[in-house]
Amino acid sequence: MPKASDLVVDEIRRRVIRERLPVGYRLPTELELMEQHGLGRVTVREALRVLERDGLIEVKRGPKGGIFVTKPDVRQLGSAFALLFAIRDTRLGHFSTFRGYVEPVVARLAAMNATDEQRENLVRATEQGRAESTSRAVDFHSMVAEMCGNDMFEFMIDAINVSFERHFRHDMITETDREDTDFAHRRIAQKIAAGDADGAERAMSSHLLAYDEYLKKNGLTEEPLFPEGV
Amino acid sequence: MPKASDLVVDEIRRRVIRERLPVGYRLPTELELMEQHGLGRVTVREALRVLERDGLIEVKRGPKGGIFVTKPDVRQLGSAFALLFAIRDTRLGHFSTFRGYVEPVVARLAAMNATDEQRENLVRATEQGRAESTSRAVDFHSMVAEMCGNDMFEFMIDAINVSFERHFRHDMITETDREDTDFAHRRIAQKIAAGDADGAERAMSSHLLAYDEYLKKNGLTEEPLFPEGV
DNA sequence: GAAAGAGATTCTGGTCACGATCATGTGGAG
DNA sequence: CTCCACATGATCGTGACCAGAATCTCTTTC
Repeated sequence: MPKASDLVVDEIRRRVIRERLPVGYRLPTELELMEQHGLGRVTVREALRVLERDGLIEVKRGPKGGIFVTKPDVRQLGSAFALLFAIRDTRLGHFSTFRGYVEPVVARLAAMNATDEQRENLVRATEQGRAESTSRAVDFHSMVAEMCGNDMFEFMIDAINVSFERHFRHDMITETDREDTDFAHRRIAQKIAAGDADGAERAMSSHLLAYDEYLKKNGLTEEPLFPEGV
Repeated sequence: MPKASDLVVDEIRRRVIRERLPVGYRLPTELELMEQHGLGRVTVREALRVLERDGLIEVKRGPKGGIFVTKPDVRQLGSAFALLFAIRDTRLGHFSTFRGYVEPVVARLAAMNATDEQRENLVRATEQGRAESTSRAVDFHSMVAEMCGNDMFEFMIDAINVSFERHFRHDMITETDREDTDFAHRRIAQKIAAGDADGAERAMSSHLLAYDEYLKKNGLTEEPLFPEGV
């Protein structure tokens, strides 16, 4: 027997998706939902918390407040991954291996499918070089993923980047490393911009191989991604 | 200002992960959690619903009931993906392209890394042939993913298979298709069992290419994965 | 006249007390 | 020994209530 709150969750989620409710759309208030479903406030609120966690709604207080539709982004996916990684004690090595196989393909697809505007943006972003911090490095990979024109690759890369961001604090990053990274990113960006699929794939591959080497050299391969939990 | 229930969610999740609480471990009851956190029942229950949705706990009623730790499996990941697919109207073509690039790598890794026992199991499973229904076909890919020895690939493949299962109803599957699939699976299994990495990769690749062709031939490439929502 | 401040309003955030319901354990009656 | 009734312990769900945040309006004050 499914719980009453689960039914409410399903009902609202289906409504948002089927009716293609736009971001910012105001759903009925708690009170109205209670009346519509003939349920108590607690039940409705449990459902709201779950939907909130799904990133499907946002709840604001005050007059003109209420329950609003939001666009679920990749963060939920990222935390679902992070939870599994934490439970399974997934190692950093698994992470770099995965990227080493997948991201070159993404670069290839990006070189093949990106729009002209995207290519320009990518080149421009990498040329700002100096300003590139860790988060901007992650942005680079996200940009490439977005350019590949395949939702699944895009979600995938973004999601693991979210996990990665939490793990990856400014630990032992030298100035040289940063410069190397910037240089590699620029090179990949140029290949993609030029539509050179093979070149982009190779460039991305060697970039990630370098990261893999770095992990091995510092004995970080067996480091758990989330030793202390999410 | 984070909500009180969110704090409870974090606190319990951290506890489960940090203390490596085993599956089946009984957490404090609602009442005890209320007292421990100095919060009301509604707040605690909101937190429980969210944790339940995460697949981290299970709540049972009755004496000997209570709140129990469970092992989060890949289903949450699957539904997070499904939600994004539904919102973005992701097409079936994206799905098959993704698999076409990723799964051959997984087959390669499986051929390289699987244990002897896993190889035997895989061969045995494929040889039961006839009995293989749709769900067993999915199982095949999951088995291979598990054998590749990389958590990320494993989670990934399993998660998209969960999404796939919902979409893929016994629509237009002929007997011949099934036989072809069984044959391809057997061939892949043998290559993996033999440790032939190149062969396994090629076999998986052509297997998925066949699926891609099938989609194109039937004009299903642009079919949304979840037209009606999750 | 305009800006600042003091309510009034309308929502959600959260507490408390109570009953309903479900699953397990227990004690008899046959 | 089996089966049925009953108590028990936990979650499920309701209803009324107050607190707090955000917006609007109206008044005061300079």
